[in-house]
Amino acid sequence: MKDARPCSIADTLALVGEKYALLVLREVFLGVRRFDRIARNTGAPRDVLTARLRRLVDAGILEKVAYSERPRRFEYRPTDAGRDLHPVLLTLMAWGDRHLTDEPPTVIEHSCGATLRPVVVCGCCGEEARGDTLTPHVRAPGWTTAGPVGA
Amino acid sequence: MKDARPCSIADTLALVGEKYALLVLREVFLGVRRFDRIARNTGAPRDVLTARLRRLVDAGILEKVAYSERPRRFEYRPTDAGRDLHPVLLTLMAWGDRHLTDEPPTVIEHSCGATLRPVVVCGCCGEEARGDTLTPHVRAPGWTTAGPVGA
DNA sequence: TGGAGTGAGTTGGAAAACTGGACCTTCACT
DNA sequence: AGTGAAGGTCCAGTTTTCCAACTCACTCCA
Repeated sequence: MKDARPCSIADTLALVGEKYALLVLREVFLGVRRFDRIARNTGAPRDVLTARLRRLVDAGILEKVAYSERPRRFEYRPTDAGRDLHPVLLTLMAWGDRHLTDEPPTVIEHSCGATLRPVVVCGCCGEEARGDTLTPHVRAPGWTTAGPVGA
Repeated sequence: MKDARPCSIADTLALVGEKYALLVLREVFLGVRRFDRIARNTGAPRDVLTARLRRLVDAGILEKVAYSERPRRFEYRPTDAGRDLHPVLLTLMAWGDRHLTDEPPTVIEHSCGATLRPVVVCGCCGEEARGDTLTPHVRAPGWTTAGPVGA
């Protein structure tokens, strides 16, 4: 991946794009924070889960907190940075609910009383951010929207 | 993954969670739609790219369109379902921009004139969908928020 | 004291996915 | 005839992932 376009999407996926990583976060957001439960609910092999948890902790997305000293037991909680990933899960879930199933396995209730239908809007004007209202500007040196300069 | 929680996030990731899949979509949204350019800009090995494109086409996320008959050449365009994945990329980018870098490699201008700051809101009331305003309800038979029943 | 159970991993080997490069085909240009 | 581009395919080698089994430390119960 060395010659690829510099990009925050790629950088983010380098942390949470590995298999099971986002499912681990889903469980944590659902309140499931212990190793065994996360392993069962995601289906992740235990060694993979160990690696993912370590990576997410190193990245500052989760924190490992002892909830018992004797025996020593830990739980994994989202940090502020981890909580900021919630929108990613909401948009992924919304896409699957719309395009992959008729019966959403999980629905989310918003505090307004309605079932959540997540919409991405412009933080400035509040209008929905649809593709045809967006214009990307590539700032990375040596790159344009189309690709590397002089290629 | 057979015993895992049924979940639209997992189902969506089964389609777009493999390495490079979302980067391919990023390029397509940037207007880069030909095999060679996508390969260069994402850094994906060509045979991996072949596999990802086929999968995305099969899933109805991209469509393969001939733009030249002689020689036969193709480009990949997002379908309506593909365009619905744009919010996923926007939220991933927003997280990386906030937590991983000071200088976003790409900024997006919204039609309102401002630089886009993507926010996920409730489609009903328009309020920001923060974790503490959300209550999940698991509908999948045999499952609760905490895990499978009787486990 | 003895045995079962739980939580959080580690270990080892087979299977799958990824990597980088070479190769192929069809056409256009010179 | 030679070169180059587009769009792939093929292959050998490496890295990841998968899965079951195993460990270790401790708790609970009789």
